[in-house]
Amino acid sequence: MCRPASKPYCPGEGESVLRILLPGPLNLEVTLECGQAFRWEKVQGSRGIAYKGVVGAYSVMLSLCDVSGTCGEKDAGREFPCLLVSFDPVVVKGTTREMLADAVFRYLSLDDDLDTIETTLIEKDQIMRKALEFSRGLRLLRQDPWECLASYIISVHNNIPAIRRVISYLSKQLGEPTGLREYSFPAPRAILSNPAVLDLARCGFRKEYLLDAARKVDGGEVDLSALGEMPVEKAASELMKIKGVGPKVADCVLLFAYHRLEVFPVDVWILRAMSRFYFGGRQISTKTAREEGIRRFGKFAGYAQEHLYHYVRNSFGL
DNA sequence: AAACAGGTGCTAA
DNA sequence: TTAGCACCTGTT
Repeated sequence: MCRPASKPYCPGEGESVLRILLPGPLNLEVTLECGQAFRWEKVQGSRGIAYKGVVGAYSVMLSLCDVSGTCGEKDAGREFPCLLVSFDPVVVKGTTREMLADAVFRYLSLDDDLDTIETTLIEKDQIMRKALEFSRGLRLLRQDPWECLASYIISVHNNIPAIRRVISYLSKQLGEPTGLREYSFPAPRAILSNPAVLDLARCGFRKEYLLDAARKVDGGEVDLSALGEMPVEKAASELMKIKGVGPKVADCVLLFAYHRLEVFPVDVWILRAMSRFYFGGRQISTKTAREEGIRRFGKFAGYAQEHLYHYVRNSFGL
């Protein structure tokens, strides 16, 4: 049997399924439905509930093997269950199973040491401890930067069903097939050459924002491949060269695509939560909320933010 | 019917 | 630097 550290996947589950031995906790449902990514769809798979979505150039269906199943493995008295990844062999042809497993492993940030992160946050304060109880095993993803950027531009002053609809439509119209009847999010150039599709997608006033983003990314004025190497503030100001990208969208991209765990995106929910929990209900600015989040939660502020977000959305009527 | 939804750009102090 | 307002579109 393979072990998490040395060999992250196990072949032999069949032609179009691979298994990834989980090196730590993973709450698939919270991770994929907490709102950091917009495209995952809950489906009824052959083995029960699964999530269908796109990782890189390929569609996959993700599910956890059941606790009583035989595919988990004990190591040092601790059980590590498996993640099942099924894919379309026709589309994946030419890619090795190792490469696909690595892509999923990286996308889900299975290398993050959740025990350390969650323990650190729980010790911060009682609010965070309560919040953590609702979303243990949540992992911040490493999404594709362009798709993430475009998605959060679309999210501006919008609601989640509408956001999902727009992204889904654009992908279907302009993206590449990725198997399982899904399509990749369209590249900047695909959008630039079919701007009318943005109207059909009903993205409203965000159309000009998306076009500006596509132009600046395609033209190299904003170099997405260079952002990972920059200090966060510098990377954020690069992103904010784009019309429609302010502090909140920039922080979301840095957190959900570049895995900059020290940022603390503030939307209306986080603003309410910070005001209520840490400022006695007093009115505060988003700037104040952001600074306080970073001050309190330090290098794991991003994880704190996501747990807090999930907490206020799912257990309060704020 | 009117307000609101994962903010941002613009303008005015 | 900060406050106030409009904004496509869809839903309640």
